[in-house]
Amino acid sequence: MRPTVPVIPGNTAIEKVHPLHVIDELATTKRFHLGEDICSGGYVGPSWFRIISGVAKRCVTLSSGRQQIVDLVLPGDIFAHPANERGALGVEAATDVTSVAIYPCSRLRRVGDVLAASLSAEVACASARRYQAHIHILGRATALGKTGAFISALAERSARESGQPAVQVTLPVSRYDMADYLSLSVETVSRTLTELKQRRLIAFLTPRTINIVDNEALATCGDAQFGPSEWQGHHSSLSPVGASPAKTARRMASASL
Amino acid sequence: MRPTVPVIPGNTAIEKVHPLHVIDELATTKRFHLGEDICSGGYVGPSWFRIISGVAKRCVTLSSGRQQIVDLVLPGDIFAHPANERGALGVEAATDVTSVAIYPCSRLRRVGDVLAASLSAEVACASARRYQAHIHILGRATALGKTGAFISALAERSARESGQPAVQVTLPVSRYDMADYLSLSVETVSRTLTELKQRRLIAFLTPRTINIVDNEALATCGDAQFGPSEWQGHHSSLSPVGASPAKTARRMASASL
DNA sequence: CGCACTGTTGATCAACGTCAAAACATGTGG
DNA sequence: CCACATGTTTTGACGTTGATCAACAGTGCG
Repeated sequence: MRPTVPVIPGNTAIEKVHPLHVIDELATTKRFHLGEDICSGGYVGPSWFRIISGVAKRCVTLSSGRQQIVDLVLPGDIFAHPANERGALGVEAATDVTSVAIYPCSRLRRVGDVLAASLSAEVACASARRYQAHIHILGRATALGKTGAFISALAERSARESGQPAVQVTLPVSRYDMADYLSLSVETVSRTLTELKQRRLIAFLTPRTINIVDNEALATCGDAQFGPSEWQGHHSSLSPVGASPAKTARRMASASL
Repeated sequence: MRPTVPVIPGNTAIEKVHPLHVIDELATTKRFHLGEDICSGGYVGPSWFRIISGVAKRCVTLSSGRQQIVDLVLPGDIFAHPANERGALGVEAATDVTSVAIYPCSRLRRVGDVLAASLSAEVACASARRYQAHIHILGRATALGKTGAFISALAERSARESGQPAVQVTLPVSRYDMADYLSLSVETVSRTLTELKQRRLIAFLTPRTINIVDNEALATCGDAQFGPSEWQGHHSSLSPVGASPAKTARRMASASL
């Protein structure tokens, strides 16, 4: 069992303490290659997983054969997975080297009920936050909106980790996986990215590395930004007459579930 | 403060014990009308909410003015909401009489740390399950698929509550709200429902009440169900040659986060 | 009755999926 | 070095889906 990576000040990223650091002694670390199944190692009970490096995708395969990515798990993210439960999501590595810390829940009793329960809440809460962000992205009407919101969310995440506004962002997965995450076709993803480039909202350094040029526009593009001259809410618009048309209505919820 | 509704055997629905029943003494009950804001009563701290009857929608308003429903909260469902936090979702009643049990988190200390923590986990977990189901629906490619999956999820929920397969299902919200939940236009929702009717997957009793005719087809329609004669996974298809094309790949994950 | 809201249907057009092909990168073996 | 294979990303042409604009039917209410 490998000792935990110590927190080295000035270390590049992700080495802030994660929510599970108090039970790191219970964890084992494993490395996976692209496409490998992460959760099918013969674990006896449910476990928690934390991505150390690389990316994991949690997906279902529809009857059409199309893969739908329900959850994209980036370094620092944690998720829970049952052992052999029917209907569980498939989890596989989306990058060639994906290393994962595995916390078997069976060992969890050792740390006491209070800690175990609050860690459970922590894990569930983190998943809920990711899901909510995903819904926010999937709910956008246009491909431009989805892609822009996706990149903007990546930038926001990066900013939250580093503590300063992110300009350079690395797209963590291939266009194919972006398509499966955004529920678009690969071609549309590619076209939309070049469209965003031509609109000067982003700039490409490499196909996987971009600079955020206009984050504000990125988060709201593709949603008919002009001319809400007088839009009629059907009902339930108990807006006190002069309510501003929600100019600052973006930014996703964080602590509510 | 109204005493909790006792569990009457044979009562129509929703009266199975809910996860928060152990702290029902801490709760107060409120009633709301269609369009009313549920979470803006001057609560001092964060609270948990449980829908007793009616429907609540938790939404953001995009810059276009379009409302996006992030979470649809049905009777028995619980969710957490911060008091005055920036970026929290708006929560409003989607039916004319929506009664809600409100559990202020400030009173939560009384019941002990262990219980408080495990209830937190419970609340977060319930939210995560709803979100995951929503992503599963939003991720479908076509309007038919989204709508079918939505109705199928309603039926599955109803079946889980009553313990027997559901045939009659009540659409809990208007077409407008369905549209905002599914990220479609109202017209498309309406057209898609009549399409499902003509395909004999559902039958209408009233515009809001339907019979499920073919639940199997309902859950998978709109996803190019035929002719996956030989679909090429781009990579990461380390499928052991004869892997079946996921004929039984639907049904959503339950206990994993 | 008019009025407001819900639900449906039709016509039109843009957006996106599909099919196809090509450019680019990378690795392998001769 | 080239030839070849594989995978990623991009671009083009075309057909379908769904959003938009518009109109209308049904319902409940003052």
